[in-house]
Amino acid sequence: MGTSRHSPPRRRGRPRSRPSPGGPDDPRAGIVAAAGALFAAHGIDGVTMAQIAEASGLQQSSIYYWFKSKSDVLGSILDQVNRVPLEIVEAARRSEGPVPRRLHRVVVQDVLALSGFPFDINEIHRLAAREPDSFAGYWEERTRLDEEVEALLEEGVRSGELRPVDTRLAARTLLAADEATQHWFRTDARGDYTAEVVARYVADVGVRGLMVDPAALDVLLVADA
Amino acid sequence: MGTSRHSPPRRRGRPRSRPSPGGPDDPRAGIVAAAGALFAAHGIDGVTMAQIAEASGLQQSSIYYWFKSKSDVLGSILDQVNRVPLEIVEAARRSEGPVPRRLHRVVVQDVLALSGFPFDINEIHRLAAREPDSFAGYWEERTRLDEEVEALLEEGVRSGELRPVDTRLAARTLLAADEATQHWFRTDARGDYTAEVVARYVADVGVRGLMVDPAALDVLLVADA
DNA sequence: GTCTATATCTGGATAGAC
DNA sequence: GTCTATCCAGATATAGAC
Repeated sequence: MGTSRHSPPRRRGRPRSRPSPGGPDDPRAGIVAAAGALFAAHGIDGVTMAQIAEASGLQQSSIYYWFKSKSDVLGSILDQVNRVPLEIVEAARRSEGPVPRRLHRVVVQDVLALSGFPFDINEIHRLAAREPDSFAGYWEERTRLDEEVEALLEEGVRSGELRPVDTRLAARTLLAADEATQHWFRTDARGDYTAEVVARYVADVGVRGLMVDPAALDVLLVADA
Repeated sequence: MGTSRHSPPRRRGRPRSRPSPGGPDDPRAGIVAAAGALFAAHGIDGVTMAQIAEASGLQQSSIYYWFKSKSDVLGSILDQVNRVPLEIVEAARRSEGPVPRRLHRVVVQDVLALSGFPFDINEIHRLAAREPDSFAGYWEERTRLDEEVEALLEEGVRSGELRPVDTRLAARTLLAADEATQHWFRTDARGDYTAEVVARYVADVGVRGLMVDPAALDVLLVADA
């Protein structure tokens, strides 16, 4: 459509008052990155569109050229939130080996993934609970995550490796523990422990608590150390 | 000071437009109760002073006669948040018997207490993190809670009942699990499980994961069933 | 003590120039 | 495409009458 007849391509629109902070990026990506970092530091509604704009090298209203609302900015960050843990669990379900070892790996990786997100997943839950309509898709994926973990637990119970617990309750509690861990790790412990140490500890205790023969865990994990 | 020369005592100030919802209460207590219920349902900054006033049978601005700000209302709710769990742990520290049993009781009671609060404790943490100065006292008490649990764990490690874990990490993770549990229980499971079932499950798994001989837990708990 | 009325402030979102 | 200017809504908090 006649937009690139010349080279170098003519830049459209009024020039920015400040240059973009990380060189000539895609503005959408820059905004998302800036918003993610700010949400992480101050919580989602502790951050204003003006602050996001400031951090992206734009004026407040210019954000609205790329995103139609603040929720829309959040939405494009949100996509990864369930997808990453889902991939972790699905990989564990497809793989072979003793259930406790696979479960241990799920917990470790989940805690690490959540801790690496630029925001606290509890913030997402708060917001999603407040606007259930905008986040319907989010909750569906989240339910699938619960179910996948539950299925893995059922496998372990059937094989006799795990105690005969209520698998639905166990799945929710396990995921809740992961989320709680990333929360306190994020807020007040970065200096004292590494994410790896914390993740491994949570996995150890959580999986042991479910095993018929907890002492066997150490043997199962020798390869992972 | 000459305020009660007559009987019945003359009511001061302009009459309310609506009667107070629960009979002639102390307005301060009524406001706190109403605010607690609303915070529980919609989150702390999902609630406006106008809503609190409405639920207390007052006009929005009348709240300011009793409290100097919204944070002040919250503050008077907050007092119990750490105190209740602290009393639970301290009672367990003073009591006799095997550490796993005492620890189990702490977890059960803590989950039940948190679930019974009229608001999600994570909301408090968010707010307290945002205004560290106003909540300095809150964080101090919270640290003491961590330390008390840690001391109980140390006792168990020394006696050989618990595995030689990092007690500080274990204390934080255990409390985090309690908080995570009340969170999901509050948000999406009230119909499926009772608080007692959930609390007991979390205690079972959490304590087992720490014990040297997890199979012994059932025997230790026969009296509590 | 509680009311009505209003000041003030903040933040999301839109209009139109460049 | 990005800017400046502005609107608008919602919320905290205050002033002064009753």
